[in-house]
Amino acid sequence: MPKRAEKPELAKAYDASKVEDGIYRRWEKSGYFDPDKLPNGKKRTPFTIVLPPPNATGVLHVGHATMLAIEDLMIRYKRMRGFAALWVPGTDHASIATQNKVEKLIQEKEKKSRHDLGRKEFLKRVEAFVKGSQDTIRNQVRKMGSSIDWSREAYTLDAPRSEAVIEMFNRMYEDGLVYRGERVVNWCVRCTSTLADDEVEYKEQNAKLYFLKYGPFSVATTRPETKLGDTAVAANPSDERYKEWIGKSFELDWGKGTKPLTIRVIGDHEVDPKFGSGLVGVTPAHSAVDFRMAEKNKLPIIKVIGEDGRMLETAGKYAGMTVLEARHAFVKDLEAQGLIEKVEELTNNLSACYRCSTAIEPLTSLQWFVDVNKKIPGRGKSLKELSLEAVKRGGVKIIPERFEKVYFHWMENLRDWCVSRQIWFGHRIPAWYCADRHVTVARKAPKKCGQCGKKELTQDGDTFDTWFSSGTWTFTTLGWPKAMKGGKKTGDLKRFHPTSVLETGYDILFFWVARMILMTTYALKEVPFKTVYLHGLVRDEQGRKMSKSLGNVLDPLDVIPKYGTDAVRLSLVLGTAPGADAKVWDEKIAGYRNFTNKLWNVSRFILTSVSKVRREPKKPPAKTLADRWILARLEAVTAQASAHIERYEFSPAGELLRDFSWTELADWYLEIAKIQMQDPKLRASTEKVLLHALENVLKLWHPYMPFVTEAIWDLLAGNAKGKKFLMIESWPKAAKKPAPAPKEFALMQDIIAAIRNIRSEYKVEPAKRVDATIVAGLKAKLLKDNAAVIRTLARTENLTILAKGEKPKDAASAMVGGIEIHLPLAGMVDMAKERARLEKEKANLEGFVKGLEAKLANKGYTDNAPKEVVEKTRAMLAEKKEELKKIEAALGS
RNA sequence: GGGCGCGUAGCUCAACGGUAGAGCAUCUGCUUUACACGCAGAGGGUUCAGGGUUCAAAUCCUUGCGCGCCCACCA
Repeated sequence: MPKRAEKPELAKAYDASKVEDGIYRRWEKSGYFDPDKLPNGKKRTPFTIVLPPPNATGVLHVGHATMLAIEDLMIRYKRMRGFAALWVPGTDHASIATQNKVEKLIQEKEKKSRHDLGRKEFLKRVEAFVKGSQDTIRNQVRKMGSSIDWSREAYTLDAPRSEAVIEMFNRMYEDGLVYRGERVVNWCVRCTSTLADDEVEYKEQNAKLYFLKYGPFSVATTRPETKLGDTAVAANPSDERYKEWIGKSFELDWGKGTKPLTIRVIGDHEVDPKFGSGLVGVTPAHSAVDFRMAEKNKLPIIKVIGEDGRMLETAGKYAGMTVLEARHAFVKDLEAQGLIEKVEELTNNLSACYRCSTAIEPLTSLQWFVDVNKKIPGRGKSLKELSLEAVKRGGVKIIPERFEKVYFHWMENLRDWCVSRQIWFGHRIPAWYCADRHVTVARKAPKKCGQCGKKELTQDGDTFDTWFSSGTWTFTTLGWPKAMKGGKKTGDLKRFHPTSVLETGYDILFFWVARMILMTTYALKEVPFKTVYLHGLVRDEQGRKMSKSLGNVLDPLDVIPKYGTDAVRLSLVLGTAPGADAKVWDEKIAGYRNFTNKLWNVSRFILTSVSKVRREPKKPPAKTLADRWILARLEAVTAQASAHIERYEFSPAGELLRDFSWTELADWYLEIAKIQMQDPKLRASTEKVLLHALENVLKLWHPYMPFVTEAIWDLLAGNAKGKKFLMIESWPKAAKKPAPAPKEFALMQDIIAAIRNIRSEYKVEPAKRVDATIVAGLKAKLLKDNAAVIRTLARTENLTILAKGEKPKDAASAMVGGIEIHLPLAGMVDMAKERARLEKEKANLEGFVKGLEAKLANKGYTDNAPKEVVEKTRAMLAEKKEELKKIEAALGS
C-alpha cells in the first residue's frame, strides 16, 4: 500500500473560490506572464495580442469577460505551443465617456457643473476617478485568470502615449494631412462638442413635415426654424416644374422681426423630385448635404443656431430661444401669416449623441480634420487607400470574413475625420495661436508664433478624439516613437510588432479597428495586426442587449464567486461563434460549473486510486481493447482540438474536449479501469493509461479553464522534480492523422447498452444480476476476452458467450450488428410484450432495409455516387438484413 | 434606400451534399466505494414555407414569410 502522505487530500466537490486567487498570485509571481522570462524566452517566436483597453469609466461587464476569456485562451495555447506569448494590458481614458461620467457624479453629489469647478480642478477630479477605475479593472482582469504581462501596462493618456499622439499629429501636419477648417459637424449640445460621423446614432421618431409658402414655391421641411438660415432652394435639374427657375434669385421674407433672405434657385441631383414639393430649402450652416451644395455653388452661409443650442442674432426675434422654442414660435407666426400650406406626419431618423443621447445639431464650426483622400508625400497614396490595401492585400485578415466587406464599404465611403473635440479630458491639440490667429503646430509649446514671431501664444483648448490616441495602441504600447532608432524599429517594437491577433467586439470595427489600421499603416508602413478576431455581443436569455435600465446585466464579479472563473469562461466561449451574438444566463454557467466539477472528480478518482501519483508523459502500451480505444481517442481528440484552435474555432474544440472528457474518459474508460485494476496483471498498465490520459486532458483544457487544471496539475506533478506550472508545459503532440479507434470497442458499447436497455424495459432491479447469452459468431473470442467488462457494466451473472447457439426460452432479445443477445428473465418476461417489442423493431428494420434496397436498385445512385458511399450502403444493407433475419428467427421460436 | 446574419427536438446550439446530433429541460429508475454539480435508460424533429438543381438537399440556387443587426439618411 502506498504511504498515506502520497495520497492527496481531495474535496468531494471542487471549490473554485478557495483556489483561484492563490493560483493567480503564484502565476503572477512566477514572472511567466512576461514572455522574456519564459524558459528560453528570448529565443521563442513572438505571439502578441494587445488588450483592447477598457474604458476607464468603471467596471467591466460580461462583454469584457468574453474578450478576456478568448484572448487568454489564445495566449495560453500559444505559450504552451512554445511561443513568446505577450499580452499587453492597459486602459483607455475614453475622453467623452469618462468626462460625462464624472460630470454626472459631481452633478449628483455636489450639484456643480464642470464649469463651476474650472478646467484644472475638473481634470484633477477626473484623474482621481480614473485611478479608481483602473484599480477595479486590474482586479477584474486578474479575477478572470488573464495571463497578461502587467510589467508592460499602458494607459492611453500617460506620458509615452501623449508623446506619441503629439508626434502623430505633427507628422500628419508636416505631410499636409491635417487642416483646420469650417465645416458642418455633428454637434452635441449637451457635451458642447463635435462628434465623428460614426459617433452619431439614429433613432426613428414621428415628425411633422411642414409645407411652407416659400416665396413663389412650396417647400417641405421638418425643421422650419432652420429656414431662417436658408440661402438657396434646390431642385433636381431634370424636374420640369422648376427647370427654368434654376440660376434665378428671389427675396424671401419670413415676416416681422426677421431679416429678409436672398434665395438662389440651384439644381442638384441629390434632390428627390418625389419627396415633398420636389424642392429643398438649402441651409448650408446646419446640414452637411446643404453645406456641400453651398460649396459647389458658392452660396453664402448663415449660421442661425449656436453651440449652446440656442438661436443666434441672425435668427432675428427668435434669437436666444432654444431650437424647439424657436420652432414653435416660428410655426405659430407663419400660421398667423398664412404661410403654412399643410402639415403631414412622417417618420424620420433623429440623430443623437452616442454618449448622452442628446439630439445632434449639425452646425458649422472651426475644427481640425485629417484628410483621408490626400496623397501622402513620398507614398503616393492616401490614408484611405493604405487602409483599404492593408485588408485587400491580405496583410490583415478579418474573422469572420464577411466583416471584410463591411470594412471595405465603410472605408471607401470615409470622409475627412474630424479629430478635435471640445472636451476637457484628453490629449490637448498641439496647436498654438497668436493674437493674429496664426497657427503654429509643434511638438513642444513654441516660444513665438511661427508666422509673425509674436510671443503671446495660447494653446488650442480642444482635445483629440479619443480614437486618435487609441488608434496608435498596438505600436505605442510597444514603445513607439522612442523605439524608432534611425528609422528602424528596436526592442519590443521590433520583436512584437505587427501584433498577431486583435480580438475585439464587432461593434467597434469602425471606431477602433479601422482607425488602428489607418494610423499604423501611416506611421509604421506596416499593419497593426495580422488577424482580427471579432466576437459577438453578449445578450441575455431572451436575446436582449444587456443594459442597466433593463436590469439584465450580468456582472462577471457576481457569478465568479458562485460558479468559479473557469465555468464563467467556458460559458462565454462554448456555444458561440465569431461575429455571432451569444446568450448567457445563470443555468448555462451552472452547467459548465458542473463540468469543472466533473473534471475535478475524474482527477480525484485517478489520483486516489493509482498506487503512486506521478506524471506519465509518454504514451503507455495498451494491454486491453479499452486501453487501445481510449489512447486512440485521446490522440484523435488532441489532433482535432489543436486543428480547431489553430483555425480560431474555439467552441468546436471545447465541445470535442468536453465530450471526450465526460462521455468517453469518465463514463466509459474510468468504469472499465475500475475493473481492470482488480486484475493484478492489468493494474500497472491501467494506471499508466489513466495518468497519461489525465496529464493530457489537463493540458488540453488549460487554455479554457486555467484554474482547475492548474490546481489538479499541482496534485499530479506537485512532488515531481523540476515541477513546473501547467501554464508553461508543452502542448500535447499528436499525429496529424491518428489511427482510428478500434471498432470492436463500439461493439462492446452497443452490447452493453442493449443489455441495459432490456433491463430497463423489463424493470429489472438495478442491483440484480441477470444471466445473459450472447451468440456472437466470429466475435465470440473478442467478447470472451472482454467478458469481465460486460459482466460488470451490464450487471450480468452467468454470461454465456457462444459462436453459435439457440435462443433460450422465455428470453428478451436484442440484435446488435450480427450479434444476438438473449436475457432469459425467468418469470419476468411477458412474452406478449416481448413479441410486440420485437415486432416493432422488425417493422423499423424492414422499412430501413427497403429504403436501402431501393437506393441500391437505383442505377443513378450506383453510377454516380462515390464508390465508398455505395460500398458503405451495401455493407449496411447486409448487416441490417442479417439483423432482420435474427429478429425473425427470435419471433418464430 | 443599400447590405449582412439567423430561422434544426420545449430552450441553447452542432451537423454545411450521402441513414438529423449534443447539453439543458422532461419522463423512468438508482446512496454502483470519483462525482446527485452524479449514473443508467427513455420520449421528443414534414430541419420556417413554396419552387428548382442533383442518383441524393437541413446542407447548393431561387422566391416568400418571420426575427435580429449594420450602413446611408430624405429635406
